Amino acid sequence: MNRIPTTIKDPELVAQRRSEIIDVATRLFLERGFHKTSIRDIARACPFNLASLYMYVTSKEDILFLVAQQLIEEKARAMAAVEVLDDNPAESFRTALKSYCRIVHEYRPHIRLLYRELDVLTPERREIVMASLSSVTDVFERIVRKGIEKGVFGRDIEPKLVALNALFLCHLWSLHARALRAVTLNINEFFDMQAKIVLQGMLTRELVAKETVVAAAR
Amino acid sequence: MNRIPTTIKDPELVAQRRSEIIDVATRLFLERGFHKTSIRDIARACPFNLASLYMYVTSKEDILFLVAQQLIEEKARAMAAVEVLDDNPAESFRTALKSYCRIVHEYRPHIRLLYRELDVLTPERREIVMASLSSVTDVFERIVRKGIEKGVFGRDIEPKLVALNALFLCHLWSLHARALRAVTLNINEFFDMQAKIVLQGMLTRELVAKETVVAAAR
Amino acid sequence: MNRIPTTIKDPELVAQRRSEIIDVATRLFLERGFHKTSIRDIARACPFNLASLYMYVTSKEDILFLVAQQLIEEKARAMAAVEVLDDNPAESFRTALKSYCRIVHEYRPHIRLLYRELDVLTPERREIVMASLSSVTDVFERIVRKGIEKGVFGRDIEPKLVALNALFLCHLWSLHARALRAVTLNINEFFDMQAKIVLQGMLTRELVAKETVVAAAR
Amino acid sequence: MNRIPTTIKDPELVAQRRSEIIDVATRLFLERGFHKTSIRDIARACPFNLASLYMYVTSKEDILFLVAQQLIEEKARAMAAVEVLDDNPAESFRTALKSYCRIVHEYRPHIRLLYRELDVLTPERREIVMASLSSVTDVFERIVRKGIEKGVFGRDIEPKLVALNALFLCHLWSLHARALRAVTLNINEFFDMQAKIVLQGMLTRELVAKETVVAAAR
DNA sequence: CATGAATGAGCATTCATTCAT
DNA sequence: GATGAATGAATGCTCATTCAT
Repeated sequence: MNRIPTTIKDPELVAQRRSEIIDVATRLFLERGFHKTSIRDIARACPFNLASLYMYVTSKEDILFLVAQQLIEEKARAMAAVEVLDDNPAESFRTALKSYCRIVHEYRPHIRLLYRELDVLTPERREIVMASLSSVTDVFERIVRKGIEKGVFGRDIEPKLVALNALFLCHLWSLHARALRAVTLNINEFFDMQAKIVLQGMLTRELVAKETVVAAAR
Repeated sequence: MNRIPTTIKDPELVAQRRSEIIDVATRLFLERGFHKTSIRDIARACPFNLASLYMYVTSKEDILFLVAQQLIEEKARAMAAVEVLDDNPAESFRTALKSYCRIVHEYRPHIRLLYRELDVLTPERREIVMASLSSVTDVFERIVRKGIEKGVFGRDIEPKLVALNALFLCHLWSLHARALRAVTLNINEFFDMQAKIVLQGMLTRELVAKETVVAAAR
Repeated sequence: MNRIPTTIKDPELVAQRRSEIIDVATRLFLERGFHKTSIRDIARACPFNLASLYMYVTSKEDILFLVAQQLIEEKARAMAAVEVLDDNPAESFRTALKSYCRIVHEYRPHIRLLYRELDVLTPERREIVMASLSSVTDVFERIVRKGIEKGVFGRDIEPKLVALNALFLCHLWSLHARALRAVTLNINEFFDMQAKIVLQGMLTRELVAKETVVAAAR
Repeated sequence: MNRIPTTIKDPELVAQRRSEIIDVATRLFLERGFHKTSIRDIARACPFNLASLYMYVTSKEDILFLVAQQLIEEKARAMAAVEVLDDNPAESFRTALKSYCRIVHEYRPHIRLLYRELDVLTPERREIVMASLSSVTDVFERIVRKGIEKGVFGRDIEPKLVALNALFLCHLWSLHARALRAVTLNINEFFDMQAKIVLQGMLTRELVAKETVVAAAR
């Protein structure tokens, strides 16, 4: 189910209350995880009571889905705002990667949460969440295809895999934060290194040399 | 705590019982997840009873840690068996990556389980599990350092980051199985593509061209 | 309490709304039983809202009583319409029995409902419902008394008990529908058999023989 | 399900605990009805706690079924002890009826309870309870058939219906106790009247006269 | 060393009813 | 007179853990 049913008539009130629920639940889920957070805990932290909470939500799972939906929407909005230069695939890829790195950085804890609690969702909802990743990988994939067409990226590159790699290497920042702290200090450094590695992995061999110049110029 | 306390004197008995617990718990955790598996479920599938189980373990969390430990040890053993040719960094990296890909493939569900339930563990134990990853990344890191020394890999490559990337891109096979099914058919194909991309991302620019020959020969 | 209090001034409105409540509640109570029907369920099926419902009724029990009252009234009305020939007690009894059998048949589910949920009502209201049965037993009782007077029914017959028996044997059709399905096919057959047995049980011995003729003529 | 599963190994303990549960539950169900009695109420009145209660029972419905089962068994035992003289159908019928009247008298409240709460049981269990009635009606039915064979009861009598009538007229004592109090003082009087009416309703017309003598002799 | 039985604390969810507008 | 929103109090049930034997 994409839409959560409610008996409340005022849509604005629904939106507001659900937003409060999402805020509280996100915080608590992040602190203690989904299973160790009881509905009572959530209600206690809300400005209304447990029975009222159930007027805006039909189950605990609904709340997790609400949290997931918000993350999805915000990520999609952020990603949609990314402008991609059509004529320069390598540069476009860098831009997209940087943007997604920043989004991941901003939503680090939420992403960890979803990785962890995804299986709580019903299969349909799990599917919705997973499918939302394609809003990101699609961006990467399109750029890679264009790059291959233009002869910038190697013909033997599989666009879907590269897109997933890019996505996943960004998630690294969320999932292995501690391990990365031993390596790089901040996202910018992280991004620079990943961008270099990922891009060089894709460029046609002839272009690798030229790219040196571009990189040096930056 | 690394060691789980017990009042049982005979260490062999402890080892044997715990091994049974691990087997049963691993199976059930994989089937239903940690939270949906009750201690009763585990005891029911053991050749001894619930109260006895508590003689070898002090809490449900202990069991998860036991399961994690076994996975860690098995992965470490498998990784330790990988022979790495010291004189050819690129080839060594390929070998190590392939090995780890295979290990990940073999333990796909276990890795998913750990990613998901890691936060159930106490911080110290979580740390132990995370630290165990270095038994893998260390292998990669050493190869990369050697490669940089020998001038095969770029000087601006951060060995720790590349090692983590390698590790993580292998985990991709475990965590995003469904998404990958749309791209590659089996681990071998997956490995080949990842190896190519990761390696090219690291090689010094001069070597990229030469590598073409090597790759073509394969 | 016989009268249910309300703050609404307009008596016609009260009557109309309550009639709607009764219709809806009767349907739902019959479908799911009293306890499995929530006040929300009832309100949802009414053309007005939950809070409004409480303007015409003060509790869920009120609703059950309203439903009971309507059933009582309808049964009383139906029973009142039965014309009883004063000069032939046996025939009068048959007629009354047949009429009540038909009423029971018509209100089968309602009667089951009341038998089941009677204890939900307050003692006073329970009493009112039970007392309403006398509107039926009184009819039978009067006929029996007249029959005894006329020497048609045995002097040792207790009119009140026979009346209750008659009533209850009709209820059999409502309460043990399944068991009866193994015996008789429809109410008419059911009625014929019960009438014969009940009547013969009452007639003076001398009349039993004569009755044979009457029965044969039918 | 006829047998209620339990994790307790000692069958005697199970029997004892369940017996305690049945006693408590019967009392509470009779006082307040099934729905107004909470599992907590039952546990509170037991010498063990709520969680322990669930070791002997898997649901609240189980408890009602346990109560029903006990009633069934006790009624069956009591009915089985009734000796029926094969050679005298009328007298046999009287004996059986008297016995059942006494059983009904003893279990008056339980019978009311079952009439009321039968629908709480699963269809299978409801069926078991209803089927148990045949242990009683079968006794009556057999006697009636024998009586018809012997020419004591009328050929046009339907044995199954008469058996149900007999059963149900006994239940009258349980279900309409209050109404009956206005008529007869005790069960013995009640039984005498019912026996007379029911029997005369069945006898062949020729026998009705003779029966007068028999009755007078008593 | 093993185990059968017990339990305190907790959980998600529901519902009859009320009140401010 | 109507209604949308709110809520206190319960309810059936589960589970990790302990202890007497």
